[in-house]
Amino acid sequence: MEMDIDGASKPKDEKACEQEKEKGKQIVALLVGAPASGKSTFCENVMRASSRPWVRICQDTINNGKAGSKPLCLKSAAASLKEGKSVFIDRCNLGKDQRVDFVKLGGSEVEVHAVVLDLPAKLCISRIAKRTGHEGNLQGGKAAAVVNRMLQNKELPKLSEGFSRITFCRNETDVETAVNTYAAVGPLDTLSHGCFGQKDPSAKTQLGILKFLKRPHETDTQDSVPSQPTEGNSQCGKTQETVSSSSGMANQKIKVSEDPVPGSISQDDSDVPTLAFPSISTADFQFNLEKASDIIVQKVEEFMDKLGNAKLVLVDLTERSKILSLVRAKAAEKNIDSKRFFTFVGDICQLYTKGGLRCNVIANAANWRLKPGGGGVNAAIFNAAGAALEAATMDRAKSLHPGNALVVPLPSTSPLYYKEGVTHVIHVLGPNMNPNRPNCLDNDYIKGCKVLEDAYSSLFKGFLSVANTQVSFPSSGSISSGPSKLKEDTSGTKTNSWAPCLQALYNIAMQPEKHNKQVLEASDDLVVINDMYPKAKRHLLVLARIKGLDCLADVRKEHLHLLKTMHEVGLRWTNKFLGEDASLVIRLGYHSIPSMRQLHLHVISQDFDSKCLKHKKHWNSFTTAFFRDSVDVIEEVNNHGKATILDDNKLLSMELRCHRCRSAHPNIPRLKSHISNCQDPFPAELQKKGRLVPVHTNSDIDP
DNA sequence: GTTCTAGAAC
DNA sequence: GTTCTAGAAC
Repeated sequence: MEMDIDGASKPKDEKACEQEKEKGKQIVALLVGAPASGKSTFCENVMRASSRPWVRICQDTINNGKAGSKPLCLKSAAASLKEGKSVFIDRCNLGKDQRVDFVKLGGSEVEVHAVVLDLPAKLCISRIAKRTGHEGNLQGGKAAAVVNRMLQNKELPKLSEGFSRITFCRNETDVETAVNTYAAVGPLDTLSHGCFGQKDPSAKTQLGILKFLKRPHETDTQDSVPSQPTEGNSQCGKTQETVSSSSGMANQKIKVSEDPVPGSISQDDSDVPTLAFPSISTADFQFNLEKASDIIVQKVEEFMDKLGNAKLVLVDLTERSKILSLVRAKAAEKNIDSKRFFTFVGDICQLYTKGGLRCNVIANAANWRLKPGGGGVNAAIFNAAGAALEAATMDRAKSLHPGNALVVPLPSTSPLYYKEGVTHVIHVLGPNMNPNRPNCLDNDYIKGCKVLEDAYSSLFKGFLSVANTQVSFPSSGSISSGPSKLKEDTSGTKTNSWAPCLQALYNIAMQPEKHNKQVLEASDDLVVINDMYPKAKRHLLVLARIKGLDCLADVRKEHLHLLKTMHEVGLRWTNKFLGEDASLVIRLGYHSIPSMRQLHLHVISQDFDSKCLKHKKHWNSFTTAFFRDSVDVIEEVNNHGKATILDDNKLLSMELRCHRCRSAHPNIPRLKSHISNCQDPFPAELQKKGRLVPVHTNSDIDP
């Protein structure tokens, strides 16, 4: 019976008719409203009357009639889109963060709408009371609390989130109108874009954005116009097209459709390290634009393969920026990956709030004194960041030489940090060609180009060191003349950086005789103890006894023998455990970034049956690549003199997946209930090289 | 590393 | 209302 639906959606897929394709975009419509605001009824009424294939994805029932999770809804929505259907997302969606992932389902073939059921709270509450029936008053009272609370924190959707159409309903008449509007949208129709039914005081903002979408020419004062797609952020496809085709940059005709395919939900890339930088030296320092653009593109290209998934964004204030168009053209010529390097029009101090572009690092075209003022980007950044930046900068350096960069971590008290998400500012000083400014190079472009190249090198190096903060950069050395201390030195002692309570292991390793109760075994090289908060039935720690060997990052080739000894001792205990309980499976390894001082090997059974395992971080620290298997560590140290350390933040906040069958679970309790039953074999990767003990037989691995 | 707790999510 | 998470404090 699904054949019928497939048949109905076929014409849309035919590339033959461009026009039809344009018109027949699929729709993802997010309902936005409190419980009992009428979201489900809305969907049902539309679906009853519509000739378009709609699917209602309802979080309350998606899980076989029971409540499900947001990821489940996303998955289901993506699947329905793939089948050519349009979807209603029937969940509260009251916060921007609740909506953002759904907005990402949009693309060249799919537009995303919001339908806001902003009905009086009273009405919702009385409906809930009726719905639950019994003890109207009590239920109503509880419902009131819930609904009020939810509504208190609501954030009405904005076009800037990426919606192409938003319909606001403030009463039941509005709802009826909206139902009729949506019901009338046939498979090949499209609804006009913009905000509808908005009568709020905030209407101005909405209209402002709408205007901006329609006529970019007249809105040059707008803070941000994306000049390139920034996939995954709030700029929807339509915005890109409109802007590019009507602003004299039609040749850009951006590939908006880059990944519209809803088949796989693209990972949230809001935490991809991104550096926004202004063009250095081309404003007040009057550096030649042609030459400067060559250097920018050349340096970007040079750093491209070191970037990983990190991104570089050249920012300027206006759409008419000469340097932006020069760089864009040259970057395109060189086929530089436009996902990882692009240009952006906007205020570098408001990239997130005004432009929807998340940049954790921004560069400042600084002056040599590293002081605020002077106008331009420098003044703007110091101004936006507040006194915190000036203080943090002065802590690190008092001045900067041309060609150098200085990385300054931004205190979290800085508005730039908490509003814009900027964690680091990198001051850069470029060459000066302006006779009215200090150190003028007097048109010496041989020297000038060299200095500008150095400036960008320093900048990008600084950014890389931030992007890889967790990975050791043993010789990150001097990226600047300033004493930028990004990393603690890995060799020395860093007693200060470990809070007293995180030194427990160190204390035991140094003086095991003082901790008789805890110590299971001790030798000159190591101490074995039970983990104080075991995360599984069996969980012990083998501590190294070398002072200053705090963590995996400190391990070098000279520790190879020790690592092997620790492993052997771990295996001996493993065998003891296996003798006591043959059903156990044990894994030995290190945390990439441990919380507690003193190198320690975890010997942990894979049941993870423990009430101490409470947090996502716990789970992921033992089941993702954050956990470095002892066998691998030994091999890496043997071959390369050090162990691979994987950046923690991402890994530790990954979704919760069963370590056996890899299924995903919405929260710890559900995960735990799953793993208590899951009998799937461990992933083949884990069964190699003796990462798991006992080693499984082939019959366990093969299907 | 844990505990505590505010607030997000439903 | 409860459940759960995540950040701050320790």
